[in-house]
Amino acid sequence: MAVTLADVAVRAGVSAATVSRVLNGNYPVAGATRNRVLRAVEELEYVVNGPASALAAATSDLVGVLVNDIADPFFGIMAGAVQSEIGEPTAERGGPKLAVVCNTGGSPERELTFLTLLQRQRAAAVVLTGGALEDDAHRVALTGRLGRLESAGARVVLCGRPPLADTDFPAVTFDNREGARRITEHLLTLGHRRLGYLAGPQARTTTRHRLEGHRAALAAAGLAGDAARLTVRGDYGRSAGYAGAVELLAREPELTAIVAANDTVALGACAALRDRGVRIPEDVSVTGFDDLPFAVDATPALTTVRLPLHEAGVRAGKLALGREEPPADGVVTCGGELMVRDSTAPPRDA
Amino acid sequence: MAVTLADVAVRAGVSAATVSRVLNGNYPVAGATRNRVLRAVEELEYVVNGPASALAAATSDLVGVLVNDIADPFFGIMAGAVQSEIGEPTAERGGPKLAVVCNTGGSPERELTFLTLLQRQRAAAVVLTGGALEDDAHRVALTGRLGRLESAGARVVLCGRPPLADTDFPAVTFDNREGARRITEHLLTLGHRRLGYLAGPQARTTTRHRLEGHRAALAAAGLAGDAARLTVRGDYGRSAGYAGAVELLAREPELTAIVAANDTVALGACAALRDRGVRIPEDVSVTGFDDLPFAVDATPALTTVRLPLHEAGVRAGKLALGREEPPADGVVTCGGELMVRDSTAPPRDA
DNA sequence: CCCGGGACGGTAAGCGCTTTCTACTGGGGG
DNA sequence: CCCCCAGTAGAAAGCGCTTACCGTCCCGGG
Repeated sequence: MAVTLADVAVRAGVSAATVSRVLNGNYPVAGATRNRVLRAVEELEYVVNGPASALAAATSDLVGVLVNDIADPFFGIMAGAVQSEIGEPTAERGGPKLAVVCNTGGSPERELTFLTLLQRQRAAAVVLTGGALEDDAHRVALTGRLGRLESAGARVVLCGRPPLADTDFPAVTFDNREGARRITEHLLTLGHRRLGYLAGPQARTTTRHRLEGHRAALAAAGLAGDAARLTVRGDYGRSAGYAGAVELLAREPELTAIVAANDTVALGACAALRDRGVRIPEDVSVTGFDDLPFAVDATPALTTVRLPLHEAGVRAGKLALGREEPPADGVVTCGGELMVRDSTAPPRDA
Repeated sequence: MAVTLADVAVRAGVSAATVSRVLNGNYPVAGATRNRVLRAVEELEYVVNGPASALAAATSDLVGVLVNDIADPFFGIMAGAVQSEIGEPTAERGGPKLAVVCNTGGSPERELTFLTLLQRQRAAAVVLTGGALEDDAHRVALTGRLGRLESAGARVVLCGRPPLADTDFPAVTFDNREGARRITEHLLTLGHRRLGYLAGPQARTTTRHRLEGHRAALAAAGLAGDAARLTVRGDYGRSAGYAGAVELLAREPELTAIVAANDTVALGACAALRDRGVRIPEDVSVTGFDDLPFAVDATPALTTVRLPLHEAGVRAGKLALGREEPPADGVVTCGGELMVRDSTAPPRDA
């Protein structure tokens, strides 16, 4: 039925071993022989049987990429970057790798399930993107799974999340805390004193770090007191931002700024404010986080923190293939850049 | 080293065949035996060797998803939908499948390369998303590759693109022509008479169909004359929209509406207009296409055509796994829905 | 009471490739 | 002039799994 190595071998008048060696280029084969083989491959339109070679060589060219939601550009950009990096053939032992993207939807069980599935595929590497769940049971389970993956020969890389305790998997992380501190500081500098915070879901590292940065800035300005009252939680979606802004306004009508955990939440908040006739930034300033492509086109253009998502993905890809050595402590930290745009201004009473 | 089927068999005191049968559930195994096997699997933390079973069974649980750019929500949403569908285990012969997403970046060569890579993996199915290149040589090459994939046992499904000539691969397509016609008609109904068009890249079905729909509406209103002069081409990116709008304004300062090939281009156009002090929609109306999530939060909220991207992806996923029979002609057409928002209004002189 | 057949389980032959290990060749140094 | 090695090629043993193909065992009908 399908063309096999053996068919090519016959056609080229050599042994299967030779064909394999030509195709993998890891053993000397005389020029003439090589050409004969290549021609046979061409003529028969031979395509290697991946599973068979994966089995025989105990390696595959699949790299798993775990994301919360690939439809979200935050993850899309990182996944795309990882893919573009691993798609390039390496010098030694490396045709292009394929990216298997797994949408966990933020569910810890699905995360574990996907890791098992990837282990089953004998993935060459696994990149975990996005914030981690801060749950001890899950952390243990995850550590176990990742450990087994690693001992099965897969490289494990974290991207956009902090290093995993008690492990030394390389990580490319964002300095969420500092970014959040800076953007809140920006608001404080403008003169804001009553700022609400729209936090992400509970028990996520990203959520916590951003919140901590925000609080740190408030504390430095002697404003820690009201922080808890003016913090509303939700998921990272637009409607959570909408609802959160409404709630915040109810709790503190005199609010002059809303700091959102990410751009999407910020947009939801903006929509809520607009619907209530609150002007941005004249009445209330709003900030986002991430600087996804749409932030600049929002109503109004969002002041936010730009995260180098693409670069992080590329680095993660390199680490995943061992093209780059991780630093001694295993952590590559990417800073964010404050992007001041039109959604922030001094408060009216300033 | 790694735990194998044989290890499990020994542990459970049965033969390897029995373990395989328990795991695949496609052959009667007595309850007691089954439990013993399952326990052994558990205790040894056995994980099937995917490549090995793929080799032996001549099937894999990989599904390829080709996209132009996974960072673009247009593709991200479809890819996510495909993935969620194929991630569900099927009744017979079907553990969850994994999605291999391949970023072609719109390059025909990479499209072919990825298809070869997927064939090498013996992918169970391949979903091609996004508009197709209208180039005869490429069409032939593509048809060939897809034919080989299909005869290698992979299902091929088109998603968001029209059926491929001379083939009968099922396709889930968007009615781009009608959507474009409707949105232009909307503008005409508002009284616009001088409309510019920001087209997508040459030789793409999507570009052509949307342009045709636009022109059809113009023709129906007796406005076909100026169409060519008021059409500017670019890629589907934001900066193309920006540049295109500038160009359009230069060609026709009296323009009252700009119809963009998609939301991203529309946003670029909006930015250009804003930078020139042109008000939207008072001075110029702008329309998008696709209704990506950010369209509603744009400045101003974009009038556009909503495409059921998620639904299309799900359908494509079902077709890819044979969970759904394609209609007789092989084409599932998804209509768009006109979303009238704030970026369109009657022209000032109306 | 015997036999046919359904329900299980085992045996073993591959699936298509990689990779030792072995074999052959020709040439240069002893 | 012979031996040995560098340079190539082949033979064959798996890699870990699936799946015919066969036995067994036990049941119920004739």
